[in-house]
Amino acid sequence: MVDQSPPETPRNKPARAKPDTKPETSGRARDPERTRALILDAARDEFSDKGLSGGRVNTIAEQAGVNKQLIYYYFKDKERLYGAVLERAYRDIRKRENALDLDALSPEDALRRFVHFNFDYIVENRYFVPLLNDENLHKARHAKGNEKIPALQGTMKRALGRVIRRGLEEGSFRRDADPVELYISIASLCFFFLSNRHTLSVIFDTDLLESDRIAARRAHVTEMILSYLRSPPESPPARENS
Amino acid sequence: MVDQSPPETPRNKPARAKPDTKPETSGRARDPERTRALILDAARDEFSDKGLSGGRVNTIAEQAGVNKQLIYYYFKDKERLYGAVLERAYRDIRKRENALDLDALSPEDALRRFVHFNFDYIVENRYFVPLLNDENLHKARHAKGNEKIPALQGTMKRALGRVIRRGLEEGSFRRDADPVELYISIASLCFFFLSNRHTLSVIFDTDLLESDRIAARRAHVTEMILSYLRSPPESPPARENS
Amino acid sequence: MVDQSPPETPRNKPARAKPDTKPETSGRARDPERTRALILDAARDEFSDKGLSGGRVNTIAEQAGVNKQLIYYYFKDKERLYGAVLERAYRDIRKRENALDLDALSPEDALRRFVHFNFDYIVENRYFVPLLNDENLHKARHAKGNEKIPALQGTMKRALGRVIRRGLEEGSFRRDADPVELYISIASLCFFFLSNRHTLSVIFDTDLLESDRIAARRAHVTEMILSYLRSPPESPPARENS
Amino acid sequence: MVDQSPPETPRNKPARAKPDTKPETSGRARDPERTRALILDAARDEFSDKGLSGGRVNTIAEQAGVNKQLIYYYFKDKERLYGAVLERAYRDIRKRENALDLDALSPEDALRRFVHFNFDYIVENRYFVPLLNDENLHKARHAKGNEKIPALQGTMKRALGRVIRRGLEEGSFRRDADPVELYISIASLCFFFLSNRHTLSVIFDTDLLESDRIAARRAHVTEMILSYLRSPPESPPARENS
DNA sequence: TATGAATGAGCTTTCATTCAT
DNA sequence: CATGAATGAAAGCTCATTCAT
Repeated sequence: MVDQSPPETPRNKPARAKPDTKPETSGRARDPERTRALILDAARDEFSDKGLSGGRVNTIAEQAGVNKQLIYYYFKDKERLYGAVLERAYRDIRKRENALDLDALSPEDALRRFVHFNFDYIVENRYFVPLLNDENLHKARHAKGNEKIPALQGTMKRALGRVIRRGLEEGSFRRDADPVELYISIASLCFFFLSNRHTLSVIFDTDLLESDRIAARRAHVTEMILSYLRSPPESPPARENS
Repeated sequence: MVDQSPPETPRNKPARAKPDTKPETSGRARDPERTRALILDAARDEFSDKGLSGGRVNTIAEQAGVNKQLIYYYFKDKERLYGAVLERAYRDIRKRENALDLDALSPEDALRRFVHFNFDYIVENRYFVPLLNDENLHKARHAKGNEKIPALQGTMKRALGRVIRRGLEEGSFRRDADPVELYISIASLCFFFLSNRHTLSVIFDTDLLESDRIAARRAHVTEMILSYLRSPPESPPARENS
Repeated sequence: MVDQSPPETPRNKPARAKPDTKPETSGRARDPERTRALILDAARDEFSDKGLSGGRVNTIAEQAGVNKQLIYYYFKDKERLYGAVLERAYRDIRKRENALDLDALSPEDALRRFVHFNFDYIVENRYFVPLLNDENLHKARHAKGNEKIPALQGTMKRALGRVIRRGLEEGSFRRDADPVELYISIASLCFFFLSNRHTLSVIFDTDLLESDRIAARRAHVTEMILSYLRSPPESPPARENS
Repeated sequence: MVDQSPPETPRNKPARAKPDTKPETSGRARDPERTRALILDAARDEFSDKGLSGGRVNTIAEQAGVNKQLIYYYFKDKERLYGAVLERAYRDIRKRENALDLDALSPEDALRRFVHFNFDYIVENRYFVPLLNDENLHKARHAKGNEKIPALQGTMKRALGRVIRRGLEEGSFRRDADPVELYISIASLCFFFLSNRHTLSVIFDTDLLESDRIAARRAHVTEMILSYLRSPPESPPARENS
């Protein structure tokens, strides 16, 4: 459906063959980079699934197939492991986002691509949204404590800013369009649906992950953003009382 | 700003004087209903703040000012306490929602009121969104295990359905408007902003809770929903490649 | 040999019958005071034997015959348990010391009794000296962090001070006698012998705990203190070069 | 103040330049003797500070600036490292002690020098006393398990013995003077003061390491030993009741 | 000789929950 | 209805030690 290739490692059991190193004398690992990645993969899945407090270091170790102590050797403690997972997640989505080349498209097409990218990314990388939600439960403590994460956001913000500006200059976007509000709305429309699908399914008694529904939602979200941008700014509205 | 009165009990330290019941020989509570409510209030705040696995029964007991064992007496275990909190939260929002009397308004005004209600409710009842997020982390296990929660949703769904239908009949809403998609989008736009404000603030380095910003967001969200509904349905769109 | 009765509880397996409470329905404890004391006894022995870092909470729980978690229930953590042990130890020795009634004796007899008391106390309460040594390894962190321990020392200091003053006034003690130096010397002579008996036994290849030796040491120590006090102050000594 | 030169290596960060051995291609050590000594120095400080169970192999490696595994390479395990530290400590003090040449002095001067030596040595080599205390906590297991340590003590014992004998023959020492008791008393008076200064400072609320106080203590200790030796033996003492 | 990676045992502490009154 | 005491399971983390190079 989309143009991005899968992120680092698939959600379950990394293949990551590391094809042609020495014959693996005994089945031992002895490949620090790989070990680190195995741990990060397992941790990402566990934290995404159970949250920081619900996630178990034990489970992560088992899932990663490494000795539990190695986790502490590499990441010092659970909290910092969580931070590392978060950092890598942000790094991955931003890296892909930065590859979108929005500047080559018309403002409207660029925005459509941007929305699609976000929608598809979180559908294909299920771990991402729960991770963010949980980080918010912790008031973004880990993101704030990490000096690299804020820096990762700049390129995306600037790229989106350029698209909006071009749309405004062209006159194809409503003149009160604001990049921050817009980004938040895009993220809301793309992320919430997935992260809250379980309670939504209680309300509507329907499976939101059925592929037709996903496609419908994708179209709806895109249309909502674009129809907003195409609409003229509100004339001073006949406010109802609330 | 809105027409709803404050929910059960304020977030911090319930006043809830219950002034003149029996003289209480020793200052002890001895008012089952009140004790139950104290526990529920404390539990709601704790779970909202820390999630189910991060929340501590101990803390809840302390916050509620009751003996820990009472919690088990009233609610059997932590899981069921969580379920009770959730049920009460749903009951409260739906009760207020049902009082909106959307049928008395024009479709557009009704929808505006509905959006405003959702936006304002979660801003004023901060515990609500984190609670839902956490419940989703647990795949809505408690909502699904509770027979009353699904039943609570009907009135809201029907009321919103009637509004949409009236808008369609009137021709003021686009003809592909779908109540389910629309509800999800409204919830997304209203809820996500608040629940993810901490990571968003890392991205945009700004305080999303400043009152001007909240007002701006409220207007933006409302306008996005309404401009969508006012727009003509997409003509088979000139799809860009993605 | 001495007039003091054994402290709180004997070193091994407390009898502490608590004779006539109800028939002990099931063998359960349900006697918080007793439980607390059992833990303190076990902790005192363990810490005395292994030090703070060598001592195991597990072992303490087993020795005390209580659930491990109870230790945390009563004392919050290992460090504070150690502090409580220390406080009780000081409280006990000072209480007995204060019962010596030194004011009723001649200065020399009073001092002899004081020396004997210290010597006998630490011989009979073996846990005491190792506990102090270990506390010193930790730079008296726990004693300094405890507001009651310093206050416990006053009576002893004043009592010893009065004895010395009387001896000086009478002229039976040398005129440069200083209570602080004297106390330190008494403690040194009484405590060191016991606490360092193992390395001393490597040096002298002899068992210092044999009862004749103990008696000899007791006499030697007493005589050293008293002969010092009886001697005239040093005339400006013909210093040798060091 | 005293005649002994500083021991092996100063307590903090060994300088020990070993200036001009081979050019060291990469700055690496590659000097087994030196590496061993670095480890021993670090271990001595660590064990002295934290005891055997409180001391961390990791810390020792870091402090010594060597890889942790090297410690195992050189010393096999923590226990044996501790033993090596102990042996070197004993070897050092005895070596210096043996250089005192007590036989050249009058008995009283010899004894004064012996006391001063002990006092000064432990003041200047702070690690010594805590090390001994901790070894005693372990019932001198390591000293007993080491065949060299007992042998190291002979010369000192004989030298002290000769001094006492000469004093007795001369009639300048009391006739019941016993070398073992005397040595223990000297060690007590010199060592205890330093090792227990932290709890003593809680009792007396004073800094025992202030240089005036140290000097005063040194004089007091010396005088106590000498006044004892000068005094006539106790006539069968009018025992008070204890 | 030297090193970074890896391990297993065990430690302190936390936590939901139950007992006994 | 209410409470303090007690418990078992398990969590995060530490530590001495060994592997593999």
